[in-house]
Amino acid sequence: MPEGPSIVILKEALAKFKGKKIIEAGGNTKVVLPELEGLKVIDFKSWGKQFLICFKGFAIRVHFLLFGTYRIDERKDAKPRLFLRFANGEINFYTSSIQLIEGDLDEIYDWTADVMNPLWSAAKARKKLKAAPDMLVCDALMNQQVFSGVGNIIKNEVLFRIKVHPLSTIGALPAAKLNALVKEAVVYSFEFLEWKKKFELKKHWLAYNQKTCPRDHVPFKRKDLGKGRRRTFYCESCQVNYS
DNA sequence: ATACATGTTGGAGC
DNA sequence: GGCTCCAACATGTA
Repeated sequence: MPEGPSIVILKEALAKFKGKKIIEAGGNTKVVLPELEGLKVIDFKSWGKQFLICFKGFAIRVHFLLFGTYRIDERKDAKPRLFLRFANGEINFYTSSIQLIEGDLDEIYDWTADVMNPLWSAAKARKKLKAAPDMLVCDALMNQQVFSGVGNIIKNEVLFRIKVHPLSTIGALPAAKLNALVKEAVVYSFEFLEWKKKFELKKHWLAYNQKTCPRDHVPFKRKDLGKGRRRTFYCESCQVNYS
């Protein structure tokens, strides 16, 4: 469920509840929320992997982390972490992180950092990267302040696509590679979105979870790299280490 | 069956 | 204070 494009799919799927009044709400979240019954959902927004249910004066943030799921007009056996029922249907969130966000979302969220947002700014992303020359490229792509919405699959596929080794440092990247990094993070995210909608995402993976490099036909390296020690697949033959 | 995974947070320890 | 490491969370899939 988690990477940015999946949250965009959720947002689109819930459009029918926009402007609708909640007739019942609940769930086993320990987060204390305002009384929701009778309130209208003003909008659904997303910032990277975060899903935002917007009300007048506050929002509920849903983050699916690793195991989160949801059902629309259906229920699983498990107790929902949060559910909202409307006259025209219901949404159930399971095993997700819930937070109450108070205040102006435009002040809290930098929309230009979200790779899926129309306000995304490649120039700002490049600027943030240039300010951190020692950062590893594998960490840079996972950095939600720079590439909000990019996750481990997109990271692996982008690095393979632009032929850059995950342990390259940002400062050592040639300008063309830095530009390609920023550009492909967005391009791949939108391709991910289309493939995911067609339930054919996995068949397009060239590096993630793969055994052999489709370019050079040598075995992929598979190591836990970067600050988060996240699973990384890469080809030491075709992905150049700039450092 | 066992291991592993599209993620983040917060605390311990240095 | 900052950095890194690690546990915790909790469930479907291979």
